Amino acid sequence: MAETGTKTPRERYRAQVREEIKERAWEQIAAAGASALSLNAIAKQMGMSGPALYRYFAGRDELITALIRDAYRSLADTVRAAHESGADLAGLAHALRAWALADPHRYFLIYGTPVPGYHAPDDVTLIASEIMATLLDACAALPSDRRPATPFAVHLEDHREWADGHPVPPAVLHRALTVWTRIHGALSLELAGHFTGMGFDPALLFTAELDDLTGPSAH
Amino acid sequence: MAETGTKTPRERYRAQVREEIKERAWEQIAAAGASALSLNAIAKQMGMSGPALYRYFAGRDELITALIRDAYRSLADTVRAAHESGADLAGLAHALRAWALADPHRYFLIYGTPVPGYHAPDDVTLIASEIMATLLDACAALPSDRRPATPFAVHLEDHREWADGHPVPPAVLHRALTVWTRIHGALSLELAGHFTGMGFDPALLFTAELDDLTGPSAH
DNA sequence: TGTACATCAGTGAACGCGCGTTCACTGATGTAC
DNA sequence: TGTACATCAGTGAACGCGCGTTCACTGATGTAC
Repeated sequence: MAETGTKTPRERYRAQVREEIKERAWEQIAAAGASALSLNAIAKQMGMSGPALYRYFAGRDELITALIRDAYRSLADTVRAAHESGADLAGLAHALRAWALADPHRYFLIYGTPVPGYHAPDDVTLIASEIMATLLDACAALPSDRRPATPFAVHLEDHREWADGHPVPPAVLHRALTVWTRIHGALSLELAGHFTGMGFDPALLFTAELDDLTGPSAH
Repeated sequence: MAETGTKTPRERYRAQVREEIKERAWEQIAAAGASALSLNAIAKQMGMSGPALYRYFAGRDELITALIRDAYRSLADTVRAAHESGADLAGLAHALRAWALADPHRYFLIYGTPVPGYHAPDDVTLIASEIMATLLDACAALPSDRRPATPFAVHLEDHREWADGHPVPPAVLHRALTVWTRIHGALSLELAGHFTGMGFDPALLFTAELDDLTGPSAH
């Protein structure tokens, strides 16, 4: 629940309807994919006429952007909450996986096939870097890596703009990127169904990937 | 080039037009995404009327399935060619990456957001397992891993249906799955643009992921 | 080589559909005095 | 508390559009004798 502030009844109502529109939108996405999202269909499902939605969203694009923003916000909050409750890097990863499994469409709206020509507004990319920041914190808290510096870590010494404000050694940067790509590799294949019929348990593969990075953990 | 066999001129013409339809389809997908694929638009671009395409494809769905099949076929051929020309596991991975970078839309049609309700026909999933088989071969050819068996490798001893006909030790199965997920993790984030603006070179991250698995290589 | 017939690529009209979006409007809710 | 006015949620008609798909057809290409 976000802070409601001091709202007039009308403002409260508006916010409520906006939320319901987004809920219906998610239902549609779950049923037929994001590309099938239709304002008219949402309106019909809510018992309203199509044009009524234009009171709440400037158009289809703004609705989709709002959904993407919400998805990012939800993921950032999830990861942050795990971090603040004392979870380690593996804990964050498992929280992320749980979040994705709970609603794969939300995951794919962020990390799935990009829409040609779509560019996320600044506030959305800001949330994305907030997630990365939490990840960096968790990596920095890990016992430090004793292996020799990788060539990629050396490369990162000079290419660390994305970690501005995080004075961590390059090995930590490397680890953060690595955990990031491994999480998405295992997760996106699992969620897209590329493991179905193969027989093994995707959760164990996921855990194995993390163990390889951080040493076996309690998960 | 696939074998043409003995074709009448009419058969040759048909095959040719089918190919052109698929080419235009890829162009459309590149321009506006797979969901925007329209038979009418393709026909118009080819200077034909819409219904004419029904001589070549039963409908939109069959066209998309043909595109997916072609994409899988192309990837399987690429990976197999690399393998047969003596490339090691890292070589396969780099071949796969090059294939994906050459045409990201083709990559995402296979590994991107799944279409709700769509189920690939058997011959397509067969090509997918062909790719996995090549990967297993390459993993088996690697110097064997001296580290203790992972819990996941133990799990794979009893869950190896997907590797039927490949009598390799569980550690190799584990390695094959690992390289598979790591490739897709680094690649899908790169192709979807999640690294843009971060400053580092995605190629080096990709290589680093492979080195971690196979030991530094010549790439 | 020529004729009769079969095959089949492509056309154009038509079907019903749902889309995003605009516009002028009605009627309910809230505000100011 | 009551009245006059402003705000604004939602309607219904209309716009132009493109979609997938069907159908009966024309006319060119290929085949059999």
